[in-house]
Amino acid sequence: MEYNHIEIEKKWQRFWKENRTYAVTEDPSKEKFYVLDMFPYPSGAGLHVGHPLGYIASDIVARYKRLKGYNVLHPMGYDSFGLPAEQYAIQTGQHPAITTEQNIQRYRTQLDRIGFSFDWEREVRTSEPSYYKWTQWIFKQLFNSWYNLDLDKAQPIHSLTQIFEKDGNLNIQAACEDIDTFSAAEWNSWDETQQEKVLLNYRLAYLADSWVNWCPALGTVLANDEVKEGVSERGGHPVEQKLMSQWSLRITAYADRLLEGLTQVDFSESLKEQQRNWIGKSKGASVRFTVNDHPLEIEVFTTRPDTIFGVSFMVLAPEHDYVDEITTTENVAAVREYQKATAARSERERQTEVKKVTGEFTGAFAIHPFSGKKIPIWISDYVLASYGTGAVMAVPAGDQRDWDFATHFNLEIPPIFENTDISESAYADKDASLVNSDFLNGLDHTTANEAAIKKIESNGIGAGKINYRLRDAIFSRQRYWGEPFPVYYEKGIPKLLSDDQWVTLPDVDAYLPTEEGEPPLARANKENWNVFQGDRMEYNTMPGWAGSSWYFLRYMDPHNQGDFASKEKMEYWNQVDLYVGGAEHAVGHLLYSRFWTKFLYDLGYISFDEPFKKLINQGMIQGRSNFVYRVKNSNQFVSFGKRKEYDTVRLHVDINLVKDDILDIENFKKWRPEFAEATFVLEDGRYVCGSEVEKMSKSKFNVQTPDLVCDEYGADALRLYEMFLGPLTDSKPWNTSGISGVTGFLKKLWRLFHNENSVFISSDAPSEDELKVLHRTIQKVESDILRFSFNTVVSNLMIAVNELTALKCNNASVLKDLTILLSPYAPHMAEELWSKLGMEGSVSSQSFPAVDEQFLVEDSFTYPVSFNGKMRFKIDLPSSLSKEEIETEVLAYGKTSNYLNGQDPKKVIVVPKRIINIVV
RNA sequence: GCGGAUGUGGUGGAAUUGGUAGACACGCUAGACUUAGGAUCUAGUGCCGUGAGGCGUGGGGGUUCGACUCCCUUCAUCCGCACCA
Repeated sequence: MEYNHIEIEKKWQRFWKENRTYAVTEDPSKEKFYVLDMFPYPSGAGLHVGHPLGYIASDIVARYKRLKGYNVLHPMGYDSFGLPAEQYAIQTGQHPAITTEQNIQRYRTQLDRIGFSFDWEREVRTSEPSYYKWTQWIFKQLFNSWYNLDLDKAQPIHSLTQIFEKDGNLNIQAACEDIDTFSAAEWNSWDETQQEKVLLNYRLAYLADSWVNWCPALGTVLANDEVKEGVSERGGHPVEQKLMSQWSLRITAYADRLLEGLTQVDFSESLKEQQRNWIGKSKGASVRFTVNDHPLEIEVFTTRPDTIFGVSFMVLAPEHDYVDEITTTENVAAVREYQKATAARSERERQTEVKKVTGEFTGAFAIHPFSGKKIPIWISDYVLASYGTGAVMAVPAGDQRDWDFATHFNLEIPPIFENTDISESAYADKDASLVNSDFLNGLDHTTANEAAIKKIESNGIGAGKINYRLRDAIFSRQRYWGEPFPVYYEKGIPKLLSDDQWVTLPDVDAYLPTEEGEPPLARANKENWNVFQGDRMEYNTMPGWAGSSWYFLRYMDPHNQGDFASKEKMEYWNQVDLYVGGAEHAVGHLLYSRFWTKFLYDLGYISFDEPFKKLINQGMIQGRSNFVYRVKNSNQFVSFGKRKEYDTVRLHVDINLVKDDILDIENFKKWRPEFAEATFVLEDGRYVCGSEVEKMSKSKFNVQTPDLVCDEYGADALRLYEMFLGPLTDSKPWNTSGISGVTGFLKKLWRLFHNENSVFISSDAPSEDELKVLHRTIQKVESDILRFSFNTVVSNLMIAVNELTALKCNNASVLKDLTILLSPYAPHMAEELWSKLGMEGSVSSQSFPAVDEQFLVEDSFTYPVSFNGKMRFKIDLPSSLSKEEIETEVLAYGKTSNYLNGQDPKKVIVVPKRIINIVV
């Protein structure tokens, strides 16, 4: 009987839908398991075969866990706000919601064909008002909170104002902007506007003028993680620094907890390392240097307070506030010039010209806090305004950049390390003891560091300090297609809407900025807003990562109208047990959702402070591109082997026009009008294309869609093949020719249940051999799933089918268990076979078969016999033999003497059930 | 420059704690069958060699009875960060 994947897959997909097979509800009597995929942005291009890789793996785990009796939450949804739909809207005038809806429909069709066990009744879309209402609600909570460093947690803002009313801010330890102290009397004397301004410095969501990454091409600001190598991650447009009034989230308050939390979660080492680097914690001290003839103090941050006697100059960032004040008249022209030049350079130029040493002397001097020496103050763009205090104490003996600067400008390089050579470069290692360093002389790095900090503190010129690279996250985007803020303005002061009010995206006449450069929402008239208060509404929208920072919670209770999710349901489903997704979200999405989780935990809404217990990054599936070679300035194409005889240009060719690297010339001519008259230089009568493995993308014409694979081979084959390709976490090229291996396996499996015309299953008792195959397979399949080794599970299923075929097994009880083993991987065929076995209902509601150990023991073992570690022959021995008996048997064996050459063996190593090694 | 990961047949890959390197597939070779198919089955397939045998997990060295696996060193590729004081 033929195996017809089209019919079978349609049939069971309909069955699952009609029977709500994968719908799940909270059930306290069952242990829960939460398997989550990173939800996709529904792009216009649809899914290619790389996208489902992670979904298939997580689906297998979800199905396996169900068979093991867990109550499994396995939802899917869409991260449906985003730039592409908006860009399309700008070009065509079509509302992005329409484009988004169409794309979602396409995604859904594609996903449904692959046979996932998602509970679609829990679908969420970040662009749905019923969803982003709660994103706004979380923003309100952030706005209404401050971070109490004494308790190391976020607290409602009213607890702060109560303290202000009683004591001012004198005793407050808060994560906030640099702010002058004020008394209770002062606080109480201020009007509301003044109080609000002060409070903004404490709120976890705050409006402030900040230096932002402005991308003119996209017309919006970008967060640091959205900028790669000085250009925008999306589109690769230039990015410049601009001072703008923006909403920010005070993620820096959580820097240490985000770092600490990494020890609690099971993420890959490289991912944790990326987050650690991003947070960039460094320990050191802040020290204040007084400026000669000025009432100013310059604060610096250093990780090497032990090297303070090596300071021979100071460097400020060109943007530093004090530069204008301290620069002397003789130097002011050159300094201005330098500042201008720095400002004109883009972020990218600054990054690429790292090696060039530039700077200007301000003419001013600082006073060394211990030696009292006058040290010159310079400016240079190697000091970043955005890190630390924007100023450094330069220690050329110990820091290469300072050394380069000193050497370039002929500044002093005082030696402070014993027995080190600093004539060629700085000595940055921490293993030398100090000299020329007053009270630090003779001390090693660690001791000196402590001593220096102590002295700095006792002299009142600074303190030990921890610094972070992490910046607060800019939370405004000057775009249309994102969450609007629940904020209005009154006299320039931002105010929250009341608890029961929230904003829906207003209609606008165009999705572009206004002529005054205001964001698109500024185009909305008063009547376009569902809520309008104060002088105006907030025109910015939230960034793409807002909705994705908490979506895993909404899945737990997606239809809740009165709450972002009910406390009981969140308590039941709790953390995500397994999260599968791409590594590109390492520092963006994952850091933000960890931050929001900790925040919601602080306010008592949830009982866990890490969202994802375990995370797996699936590898990328690369495409295999094909190329044709066109002779320059002609319409002649040369076959791969002869291309070097001509001056050619390599062009991507659609892989659908190529089979086994041979070009379909007729269809190639029809592909594009300019190729209609093309001529070809062939080899062996054929046109051979070149090939290369590269990223799958439309522009490279190498995209493989899952739809096509499902049409030709079926969803089960697609699922099996994606897993069979290799370890989940590895990147690997997609190669369609290998898929015949898994279809062969499915057909072979099908034949176990059928003869030529019909189902052919025996109800006899299974044989010992059949049971051995079965139980060995159960054991292998289960242990491999548990270590996420999905490719070897497929191999083991293949081995089982090969062996059962050899045994001519058509035994119902063996095949029943085999079908359950198969069902997470090839659910459609498993359902079909399950019903052919005469069983009722869905195979997914069965129990995973248990291993019976008695079928795993073998009564004999084939020992490989090695001489000096080289395997020479094998010998079959009963498993029951002791080491000594095995040794006797082997030495008495005929072949052994051949390899001994008459010598006595020096030593015989016997590892039972492993190996015998004879040392000669 | 710093950090992380990875190097195994013609190809994708396997080898759970150091114990038969190359499972399972693709591809290839030869054959069988045939209602000619992208079907099925049989045998073979790491490299060199007719053979016995030798060599083999990027290279070099080491530990061990025994190393893809552990240690040192070196090279290559990919990814991330990059003037972070």
